[in-house]
Amino acid sequence: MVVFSREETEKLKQRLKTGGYKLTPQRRAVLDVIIDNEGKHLSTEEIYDIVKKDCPEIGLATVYRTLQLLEKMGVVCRMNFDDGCNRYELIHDEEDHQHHHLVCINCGNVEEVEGDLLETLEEKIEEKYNFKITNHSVKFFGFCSKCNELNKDKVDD
Amino acid sequence: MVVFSREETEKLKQRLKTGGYKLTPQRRAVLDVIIDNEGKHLSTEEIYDIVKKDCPEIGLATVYRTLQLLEKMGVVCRMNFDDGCNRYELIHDEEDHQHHHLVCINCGNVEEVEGDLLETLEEKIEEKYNFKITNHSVKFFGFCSKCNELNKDKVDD
DNA sequence: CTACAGCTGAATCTATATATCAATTGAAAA
DNA sequence: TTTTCAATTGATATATAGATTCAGCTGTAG
Repeated sequence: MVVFSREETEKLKQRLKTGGYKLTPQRRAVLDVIIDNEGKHLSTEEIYDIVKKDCPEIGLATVYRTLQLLEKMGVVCRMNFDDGCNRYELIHDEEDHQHHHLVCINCGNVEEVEGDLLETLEEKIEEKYNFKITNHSVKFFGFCSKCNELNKDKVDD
Repeated sequence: MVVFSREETEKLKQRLKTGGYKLTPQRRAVLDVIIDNEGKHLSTEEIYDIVKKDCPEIGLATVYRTLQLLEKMGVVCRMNFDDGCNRYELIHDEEDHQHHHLVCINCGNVEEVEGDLLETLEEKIEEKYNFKITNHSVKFFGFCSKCNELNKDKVDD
């Protein structure tokens, strides 16, 4: 199925080596699942269920440990959509800052918003509060386009 | 100690009545703790520990239930600073939108940023993605002014 | 090929939060 | 004031995400 994960795997291998870590089949398999499912913001358990197809002997604890490691290595990014579990997303080297997320409070779907657009606000805050910003988390809650339509039919005002 | 919680309590009483809920001593005590500790973003367990002083017989489950209810009534706002528990904050009627938070990744301190400043961005997003925004969560992670100073001394570049 | 630090899976443990249920209570109505 | 009853309570059990432990296994440097 996925063929182009080769490149990502090489990158991970290099990063692991630097930290004195090993590239095991389990870690490779978890990374493959994340690459295969870009944009889906999978949770640890969801990744576990998928990775078991290719790697049936893998343990849940290993998936938890691998995801923590991948986060530390800067390969993935952990996100919290307030649904009680951690979710993960591939980090692309070219993106300087994180993108934002639109979380639908009706169907739970999560959409990504390109761009950052917070530079000006961040500059102001850094100056005013003497706070050195290293990252941010910006989520907008509301109704996605699909639920928006359905809602319109019902409310009809 | 706190004298001016009277007003908040009256407000809560009215809201509870509307929903068919009762104003119990336990609920009153939990609200008092939140009012007494404005700006501290207490967690459920922290609130439980404090409220037990005034109300030793209260159960933890009641505190959880009360906080959920207060949230539903629009009296408090639940926040997630990614430290594994829910934290709560009083909502002031006059504020239209939520303020932002500066979360220090070194000492864990949470500071509030006044103002919203996201209106323009939100307008753009609503139009472009056909997404009806009802709320947002904006957190900036980094080093607070205190840790910034300490850091400067150490790194010194 | 060898040695060994790092890794794994299974089981266990922890922490946060929710559900259950019999007994109690706030407050509306009589 | 007393009655009435749905809402509430505390104790306990349960659910769930995730961390920890440990004996045996395995990548990988040399």
